[in-house]
Amino acid sequence: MQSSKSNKTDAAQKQVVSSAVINRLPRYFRYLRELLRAGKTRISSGELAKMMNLTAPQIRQDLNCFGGFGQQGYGYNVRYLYTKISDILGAAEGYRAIIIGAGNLGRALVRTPMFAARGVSTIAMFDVDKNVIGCNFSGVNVYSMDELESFCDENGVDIAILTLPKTSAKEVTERLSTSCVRGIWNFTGIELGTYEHVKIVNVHLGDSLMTLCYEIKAASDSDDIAGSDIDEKNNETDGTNK
Amino acid sequence: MQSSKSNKTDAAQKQVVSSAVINRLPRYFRYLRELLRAGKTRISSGELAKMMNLTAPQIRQDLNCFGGFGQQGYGYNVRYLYTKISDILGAAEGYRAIIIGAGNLGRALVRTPMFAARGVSTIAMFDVDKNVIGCNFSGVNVYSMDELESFCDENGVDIAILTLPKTSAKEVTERLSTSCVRGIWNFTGIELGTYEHVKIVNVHLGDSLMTLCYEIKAASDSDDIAGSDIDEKNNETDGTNK
DNA sequence: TAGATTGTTAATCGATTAACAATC
DNA sequence: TAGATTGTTAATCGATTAACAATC
Repeated sequence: MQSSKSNKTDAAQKQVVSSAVINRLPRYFRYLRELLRAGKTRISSGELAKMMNLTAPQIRQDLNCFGGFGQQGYGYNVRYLYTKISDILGAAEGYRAIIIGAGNLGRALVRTPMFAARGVSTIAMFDVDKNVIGCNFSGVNVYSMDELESFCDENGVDIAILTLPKTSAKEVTERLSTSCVRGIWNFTGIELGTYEHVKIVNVHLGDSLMTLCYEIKAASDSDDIAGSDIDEKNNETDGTNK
Repeated sequence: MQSSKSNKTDAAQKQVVSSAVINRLPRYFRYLRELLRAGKTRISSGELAKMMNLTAPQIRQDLNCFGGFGQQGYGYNVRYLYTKISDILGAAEGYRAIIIGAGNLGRALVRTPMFAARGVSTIAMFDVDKNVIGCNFSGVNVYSMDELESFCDENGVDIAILTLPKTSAKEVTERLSTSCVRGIWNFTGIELGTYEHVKIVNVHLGDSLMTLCYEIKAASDSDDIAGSDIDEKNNETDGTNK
C-alpha cells in the first residue's frame, strides 16, 4: 500500500531542516495520534491543514524535508506517517529520564501518560528531603541526591527533568554536565547556560502566562476602539504555544 | 532623563505587530527584570542582543513597534523599558486568576512567585474532591466546583487555569465560556476549541519534551556522521522554547 | 482512463539584517 | 564638540504560498 520509492529518512537529509519545520513536528505528532485514535486510516494534506490551521502546501513541504511519505491521488497513510514522525522526533529511541525534585510539580509530571506516549520512561526521582526519599510515586522511587551520579552511571540516564527550586538548579546542572545525561528539561525558570554535551530545553511557564495576558489585553483594547479590527487577525490561531 | 518625544504606546499602534515580535516580548520582560535585579540602569541594544542571542537591529525594530523607548547615544533605561514592556504585555492590568484542579500541578503553580511577578493574583482554587475542598494552599482556598459560576461573577475573575483531568476539561471550558472569564491557560494537553470571548493559551508540555528528544537525537546523529556539521548550527540557540 | 493528490519548482510575502542619518 | 547609539529606511534572506507536472 505504501510507496516503495525514495525514502529520504534512511539517507542523510538533503539540507539542514529549518527550525520553523522542527517546531511544527510535535504538533503533527499530536494530531496524527488523535487521528489514529479516531480510527482514520488516510488523510490528505488539505484535510490535515484545515484541522491544524496550516496550509496544504506547507504540510507537504514540511513532510518532504524528511521524505516522500505520501502517495499521489491517495494522500497520507495515518499510521505510517505517525511512525515516521515519531522516528524523526526520537520517540523510538527509548530515552530514560529522571525527575530531580519530588515536589508537587515533579509528582504531577511523573503521573502523566505523556512520557510513555513519547517513548520516554521515567525511572527515578531525586530529592534532598529525607521525608520524601524512599517514597514511591506512580511506581517511581525517590532517591537521595547523593546517589545522583552513581544512579545515572549505572542506569544510563538520558534525560534529567529539573523540578527543583531555582536556588539549586545551577549546581545540579553542573553535576549533570559531567554525567551521561544528554538532555535537561528545565522547569526552574532560570537560564542554565550552555554545555557541550547536554541539550537544554527550558519550559518558561511565565512566558506562556504573559502571552495569555497580552491576548486578553489586546482583545479588550480592540473592543474599545469601535469598528477597529487591529490585531483581530491573531484570533484565527489555534492558541498553540509556539 | 527620558526622551519626552513621540511615545507611540499612548496612541494606537501604527500597524499590526507581527506575532514574531509578540512572542519575543515575554523574553525581553524576563531579561530586563534580571538586569533590574542586577542593578543595571542602562543597556544598549548591542549588549542586550548579546545576552539574548538576538541582533541589535532586531531589538531596536521590535521595540520601535511600540514606541521610541531609547535615547540616541545613551541606549535604553532599564527600569523605563521594563515598565513599558510590562504595560504592553498587560502585567499592569491586575488580572485575577483561579486554578481549576487542586492536584499536584495546581498546587505546584499556586506556590510560585510567577503570578505576582506578572501582576496576576491567584484568588481561588476549585476541585471536585471533598477531601480537598476547604483546604488552603499558600493562602489560597479550595472551593467546590459547584461554586464556580457564582464565584467568578462575584469576584470578577479574568483568567482560569486548567490543571484538571482531560476528561472534564471540555465541560468546564463550556461553563467558563459563558462566564466573565476572558482567558484560559490550558494545561490539559487537549484542544478546547475556540470561543468568541475567551482567549485560550495551551501549554503543551509534551511538545516541549519532544523537542528535547529531537535535539538529543539530532546531536547524536551528527556525532555519528564523522566530520559532518549537519544541524550543528542549531546549537547556538539559548535553548529557549519558542 | 479520469480524478485526486502528492512532490517540487517558482513566485510571493514577511521577517531579519545592514546601513546610515538623526540626535542625545 | 566628538562619540555613541538610537530610529528608520533599504537590502537581504528565509519561509510560506501558488502553481503544476508527475503519478497513484
